[in-house]
Amino acid sequence: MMMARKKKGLSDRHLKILEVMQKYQDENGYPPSIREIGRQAKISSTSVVNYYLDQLEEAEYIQRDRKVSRGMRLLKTAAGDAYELGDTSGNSGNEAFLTIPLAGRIGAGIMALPASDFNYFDVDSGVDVARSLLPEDTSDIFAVEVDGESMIDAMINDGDIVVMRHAKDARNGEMVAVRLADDDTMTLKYFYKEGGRVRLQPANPTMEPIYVDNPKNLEIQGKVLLVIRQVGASPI
Amino acid sequence: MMMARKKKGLSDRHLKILEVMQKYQDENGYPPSIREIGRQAKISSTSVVNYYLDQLEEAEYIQRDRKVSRGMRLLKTAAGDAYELGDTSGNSGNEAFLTIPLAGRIGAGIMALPASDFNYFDVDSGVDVARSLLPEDTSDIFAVEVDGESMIDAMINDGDIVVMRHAKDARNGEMVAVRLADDDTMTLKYFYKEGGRVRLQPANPTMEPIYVDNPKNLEIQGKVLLVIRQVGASPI
DNA sequence: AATATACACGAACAGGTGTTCTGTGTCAAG
DNA sequence: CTTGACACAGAACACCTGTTCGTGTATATT
Repeated sequence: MMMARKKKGLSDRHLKILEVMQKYQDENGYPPSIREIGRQAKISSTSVVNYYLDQLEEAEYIQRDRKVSRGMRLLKTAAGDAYELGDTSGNSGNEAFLTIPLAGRIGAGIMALPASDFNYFDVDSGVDVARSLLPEDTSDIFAVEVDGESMIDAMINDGDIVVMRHAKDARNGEMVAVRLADDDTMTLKYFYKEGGRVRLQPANPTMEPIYVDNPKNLEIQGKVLLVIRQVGASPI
Repeated sequence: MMMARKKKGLSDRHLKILEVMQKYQDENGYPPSIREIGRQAKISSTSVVNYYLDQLEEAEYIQRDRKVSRGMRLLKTAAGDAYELGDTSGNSGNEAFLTIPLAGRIGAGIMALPASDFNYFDVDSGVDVARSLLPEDTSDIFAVEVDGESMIDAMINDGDIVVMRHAKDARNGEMVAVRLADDDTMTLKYFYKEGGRVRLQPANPTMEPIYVDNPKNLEIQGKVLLVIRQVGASPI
């Protein structure tokens, strides 16, 4: 029984209600009624749900509009709570967009990709991306900002935001972030396993591929899912 | 009694209801009831509101859960809504993301940018983009899909989605979609006015700029705001 | 033991809410 | 003119929903 409660108070039922509210809101686009909360949180009486909702409002986790059906809204996104409840991956994909944690910057030599289990709470910034642009499975996703022009052969420029998923291997045709142990460089390339060797194909068709014969030299860090470039400032 | 009905339906009352729904949702965190819509949209009867909600659901602008109070949600926030309703700028607490109309494809020679006043409701597909990635002013925004590899010098590849704003001129440093009347080509370049001539600088720093001396030869179609690339399929 | 407090249950109530039915008026096609 | 589709209003109804009250059960406090 881990007891790492962040805030004082907040029993299991409080957390469960917050979770139900968030999940219901995500799935339906509107908040649940008291009875629906009770049903999903396995609380038989509406007054008990009301009892906890009052406490959650007192603690400023939610806000209520009395006398209005479904008149409640979450004040804190409580993503942390959801994660604490073990809902890291399959969060039921109906929310319109995801806030993807911006985990750092990557450049040519430097390799600052976060560990697969890095703490989502530590990131202070995130990128909002519509779910319609992402795969169904949104687990293990993070984003990095590109620093410098070392990714030009991947058609990726300074300042671009790359959304990727943690992975240790890849299928042919996927774009991966790989580290070449030899020269300790980090690049983004299309991955092709061809017999005993691996071909790393730049996205820019005018550039030549790299061939890697020794598997030990190749270290896959993740798969690229999306590239976002905000234009506006001048580069030169 | 002016009866200026739009070509594809969506009367003033449809738009008004959509506006009320969006505004109410933004302000309260939950959808309005039928009677609240009626009050704000100046419709006295609940059945009339219901009448229009059914039509809006039929047209897939909203989704309804019958028998559930406030059981409705907006499916599109539509940049077009805000635009057509004349609320181009200050709609502070709008939805978190916009559905930007995907207006067509652009390639090397072909130029299929839509007119500035094309009907946003007619487009059947759109791109969902978080407002946090866009400028505050979301008027005159549309998106095109890039066809072919003619934009490689702009670090933009086949299949990329380019979000842009209609414009006839540009400031230095902005990336613009320009048509060169001479050879009737369409390219994306950074714009710099240098004395009497214009320098068109490719985003790819390894490539050389183009200089245009005759202003008549240069036709600005729009400013680029955002580039989105969904990775996953193999290009080669 | 008696009391207080927090938590929980179920029932009843008043008002909110979606639905439906009837009716009215307009307008264009027959 | 008649008809029918459409837009709209109002009222009635059944169900949903939040609130409240009475009651019960632990646990800790006195």
